[in-house]
Formats: sequence, structure tokens, C-alpha cells
Amino acid sequence: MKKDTPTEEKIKEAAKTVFLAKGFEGCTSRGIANAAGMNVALVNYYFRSKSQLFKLIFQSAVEDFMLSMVHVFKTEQTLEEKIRYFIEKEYEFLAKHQELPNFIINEMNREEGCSIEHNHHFQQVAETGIFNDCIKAQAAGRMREISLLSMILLIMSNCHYPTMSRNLMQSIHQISEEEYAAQLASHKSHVTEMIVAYLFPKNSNNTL
Amino acid sequence: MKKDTPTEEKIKEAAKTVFLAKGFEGCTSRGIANAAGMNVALVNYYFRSKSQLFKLIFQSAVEDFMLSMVHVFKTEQTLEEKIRYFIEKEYEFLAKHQELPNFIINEMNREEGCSIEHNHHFQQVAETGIFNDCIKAQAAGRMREISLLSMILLIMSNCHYPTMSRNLMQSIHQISEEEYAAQLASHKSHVTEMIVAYLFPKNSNNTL
DNA sequence: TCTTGTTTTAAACGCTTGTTTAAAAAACTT
DNA sequence: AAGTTTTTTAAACAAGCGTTTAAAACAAGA
Repeated sequence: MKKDTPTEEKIKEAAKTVFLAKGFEGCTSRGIANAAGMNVALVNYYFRSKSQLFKLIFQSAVEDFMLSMVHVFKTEQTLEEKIRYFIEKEYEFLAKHQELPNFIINEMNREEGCSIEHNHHFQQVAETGIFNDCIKAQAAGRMREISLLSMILLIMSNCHYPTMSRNLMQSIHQISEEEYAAQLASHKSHVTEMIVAYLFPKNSNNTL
Repeated sequence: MKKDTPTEEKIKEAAKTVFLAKGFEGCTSRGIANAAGMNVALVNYYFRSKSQLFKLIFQSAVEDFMLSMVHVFKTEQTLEEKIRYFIEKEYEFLAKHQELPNFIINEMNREEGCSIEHNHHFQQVAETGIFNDCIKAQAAGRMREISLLSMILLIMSNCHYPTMSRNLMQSIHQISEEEYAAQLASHKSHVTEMIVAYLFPKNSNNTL
């Protein structure tokens, strides 16, 4: 793999920041170049076009996202522990990359965005064996009968949405950045307990 | 209130469709005019500017959103019933207005979007007495101790995110529009049972 | 030092953007 | 029917867009 030039690297970094903050349509080539302290023409010199550069950034963003997931699922833990740990790590990750979920979802909703293939990402996650674990646990009656999609939705919803709706919630509840961060911390434990309790009902009188 | 001219109405309708689908930066004045079958200049003749028109559409979108909420909470039901009913209605509403949550959250994340006042919407919801009901139920030990924000987040997350991430999820799981709709239906009942079980623990050996 | 190839620059390209203009068309008023 | 106001139109505006160009600055090897 050829090493990137410093210029190339600077533009990529700036592009990541700008794209994540404003989205593809919300920013300009010149804006990215300025953020990188570089000439506009260099963007096209190194990356051929704005969309080409965007694709690059987007792919790596999705990659980041998936890798943090894969990393957790590869650990040696019980299924319940993995889910607890995953939510923990996800909140940690999202605190550092607040714009990421919105960025990805928005791009997927753009006309050109739907064309990108994501199945191999799913494959990567599947290879951790997490889904097999679930199916086994369900067969053994240790876990509630629920589709994989539903399980993913449950976890993702409760991890991503609180970060995505940050500005909306702050505006509605009139609370500061710091207060919201504090609320998120306590929300995280609610989410964890709620999901775990639902997925792994401990009382035998509960219907599975 | 003066009645809108047919032209004005057509532009508003088209603008709503286009803005919701592509967002403020993702569309053009000419695009809106075309969708309405009108001349470009008419957009500015009736609404002064693209941003003015957008503000109008945005406000009414938020209004729609809040009204569907208020309507449910005004019914004569127990707190648990209200929450069940709310989730039901929310999924129903979102099926018809898929782009709405993303639209609102995106606008709130735009620079100019944060300026808009939303507290009076919160006020509207508060006036239904739903929050007082919660506080009372918590004091009486009928409901888990949890902040209002956390409760709202729990419900919103599990209602909105599955719709917002539709394209992402379809792409990852390689399923069709119809399959996803079916999955959503069953997900809804998981969500309802999970949230209700968490907010209103029935077994005395659970810690509140 | 001259040559070669690479990197960076300022300027320009054609096109689209939001918005305005001034004339034409339509709708009212008297 | 004539005059007035409102609505609609095509055309134009300057500004900004993504992208290209051609020349300048730089780097490295001979």
C-alpha cells in the first residue's frame, strides 16, 4: 500500500470533518480545501472529484462503525455479557463520533447512496458468530424468540437515536451540552437493563 | 385567516414533498417549482425566499408530529394504556410519514436550524398532563424511577429509529420494502412489550 | 546546472443556484 | 368596456458551484 502524501492526508482529514458535519450536499469543494488549508484544485488532483472523495470517506466511516462492532463480538463472553459490553462500547464510541449515525443514514437515503453494497459488512459481523450464538440461545430457551433484525434494531435504536436526536432533545428540554451528556450516561444503563431483561427473561413465569 | 390561492397551495404541497425527500440543501427552487408545475419566480412571489418557504414547511411538519402525540395523550386511559396506544399510533403515523423523523433531526443539526424555538411544543405535550401522570405513578411506586427525558428517549428511539434506518437495514439484510414493513409490524410489539415491562415492573422482586 | 517529473497555484471554464425584473396575461372594479 | 390591480411569465442577474487548465514552484537525478 502506497503511503499518502501529507497533502492528501490533510485533505482527507478535512473532508471527513466537513462531510460528517454538513453532509455531501451541505458542503463545497472549496470548503473542504479551505478546512485543509489547501488549494481547491488539489481536491480534484488527488481524488478526481468531490463525489469520489465522499465515497472514500463514507466507506471508511462505515468501516469504522463495523469494526467497533466486530471487535466487541469477538471477545470471549456469554451472549448477555457481549450485549451489555456492546452497548457500553457503542455509547463510548458514539460520544467520540456523534455525527456518524446521522451521516450514514442520510447517505443511505440519498439517491446515489443506495447503490453502495453493504452486505459484506454484515458478513463481517456474522463471522464473529454472534448470530449463531443467538440462534443457539433461542433454541435452548435461554433467549427470547426474536428475529435477528429485530434484535439489531432494538440495540441500534437505543444506542443511536439518543445521539442523533441530541440537538432536538436539547432544544425541547432546554438543557445544556453537559446536562445532556449526563442524561445519556444514565440512559445507557436504563437501555442496557431494559434490553437484557427483555432478551433474557429470568423468571420462568414469563412467556417466551 | 386568508385562504391560500390554489397556486400558493400547490407550491406548498410540492415543497413539502421535495423538502422531506431531499432536505433543504438537497433540492432547488426550480425543483420545487417544477414539482408544483409552476414558474420559479412564483416561489419567491408567494414565499419571498427558499428558506422562508422551508421554515413554513418545517414548522408545520413539527406541528403534525406534535399533534399526533398530543392527541393520544389526551385520551382517557391509564398511563400504561396511553403508552401502548402511543407506540401503536406512532408506528401508524410513521408508516405514512417515513421521512419525517430524519427531516426534523437533520434540520435541527443544520447551523440555521438550531435557532428555532421548540419549547412551546413541549409545553403542548406537557399540557396533556402526561408528565404529571408519570411523576404521580413514580411516586406511587407503580412506575420505575426514570427521568422524563429518558422515558421520551426510550419511546422515541424505538419508534423512530426503525423507520429512519429503513434503507440502511434493507441494504444490510437484503430484504424488500414489503418484508421490512412486515418486520416492522412484529418489531412494534416487541418494542411495546419491552418498554411497558421495563417502565411498569409487575413482579415485586424486581428492583425499582 | 540542466532536465525531468511531480506538486501547487491562480485563473478560468461552463453550469446551476437563489433571486429580481419588467413585460405579458388574467382577474377585478367601476 | 376601460382602467386598475393581481398573478404569471421568460429572461436576466450576480454569485457560487464542481471541475479543468496552463503556467509556476518544487524536488530529484544526471
